[in-house]
Amino acid sequence: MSETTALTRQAQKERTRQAILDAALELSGTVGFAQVSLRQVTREAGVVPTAFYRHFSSMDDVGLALVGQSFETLRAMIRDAQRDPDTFADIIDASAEILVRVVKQNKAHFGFVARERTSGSPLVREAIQRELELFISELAVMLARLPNIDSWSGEDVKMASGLFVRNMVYRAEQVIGIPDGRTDLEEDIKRKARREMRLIVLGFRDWKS
Amino acid sequence: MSETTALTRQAQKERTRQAILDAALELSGTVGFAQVSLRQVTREAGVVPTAFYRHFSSMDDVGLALVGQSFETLRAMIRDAQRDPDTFADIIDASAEILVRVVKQNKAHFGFVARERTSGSPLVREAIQRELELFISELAVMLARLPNIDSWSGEDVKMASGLFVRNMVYRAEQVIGIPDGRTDLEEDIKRKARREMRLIVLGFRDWKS
DNA sequence: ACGTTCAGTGAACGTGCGTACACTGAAATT
DNA sequence: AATTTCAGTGTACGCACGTTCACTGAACGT
Repeated sequence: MSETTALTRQAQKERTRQAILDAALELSGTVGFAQVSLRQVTREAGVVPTAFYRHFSSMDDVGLALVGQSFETLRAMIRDAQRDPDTFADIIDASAEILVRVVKQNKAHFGFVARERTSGSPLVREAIQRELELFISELAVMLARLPNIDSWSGEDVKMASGLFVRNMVYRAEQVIGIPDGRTDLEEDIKRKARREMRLIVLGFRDWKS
Repeated sequence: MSETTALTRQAQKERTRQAILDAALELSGTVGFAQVSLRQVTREAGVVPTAFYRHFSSMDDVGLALVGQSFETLRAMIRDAQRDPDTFADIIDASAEILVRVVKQNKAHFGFVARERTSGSPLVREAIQRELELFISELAVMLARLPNIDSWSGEDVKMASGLFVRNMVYRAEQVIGIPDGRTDLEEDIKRKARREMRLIVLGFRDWKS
């Protein structure tokens, strides 16, 4: 537009699309996605309201795109965890560390999932529920490869995975609520997350006998 | 207005107030409280929009009243559980039964709490968070009186209470999503809720040693 | 070089919203 | 019986919304 005209048409379009997504994500942080209006989003993105339709057919469409982006972030987190050598040394300590770090870096995405999981547009809500179920299954597969766990039944592994993920979502909600720089509160959340994960693992040990 | 004029002014006012609350609760079930408008509520309640202000100063005000009503329902549930003789025979089985039964009977209130806990008006959200924390503490006090638990540390009891309540909220979300009459799905939820509660209790047994 | 494509524009529309204000009429008070 | 109170009415307002449509002009394909 004003500054760089050295952009191909396709790239410029993609840039605007992303600006709309970013605006929607940020605005939904303060007030919830469902009450963010199309006009607010385009205003924030720096385009005229009607330009919106060049990229999305409705706000629901935007919501679904944000679900996709958010779960990409989430999957990146477990990939991160799998690469980390500490994970194998002590999976619980490592998980708590990674959880807090990644959530802090991606407050918007995690907040979006936690918030819109239970409310807002039915379409967006269902998409999140589906993705979360899928994510739990994926994590279950990953857990099943761990020593000590490989002997559990499929249903048990899934149950453990579900407990971990729900705990993760809950702790993520808390991390998002923390003001920047309060590392003491972060440590407290890590501690509680570790305690709970340990408790669950401990329960499973006896569960099998 | 039309039918019974045999009502005192105060009683009639209370009746309208409750009609507004009922309307708001029902409408928020399909779409989320924050997107329910003042005009929709009064339409549903059978009064003119401006009459709203005779009872509430804003929709936030209505939301807070609904939080109050919802937690009254929740507290009635644990009072119910405490009276039930089965509770002492097997607290886990009894809890699962009571949870499903009470949630089924009060879908609207439980749904309201589960939904508005993370989204919607900041005021309403914070009120729910506060009430939930309080509820967890109350349950912790109740749990601490149980045999086998009375030796745990305060923090441990609180942690167990938190795990139970979060599990309860999650299972309540599921019960609400069940179509009426699908007792098979209900039984499945009860089974899973029992498994998880048992797992947590099991973990605690070793935790202490 | 030239015609086509299409991301972004700008004006206009109908609608539902929250809220103000002056009102009415029956219940409550005197 | 006369007066006051006040829950509910009806009109009217300005505003933000989603969506329509005809448009512009730079990047693109030829």
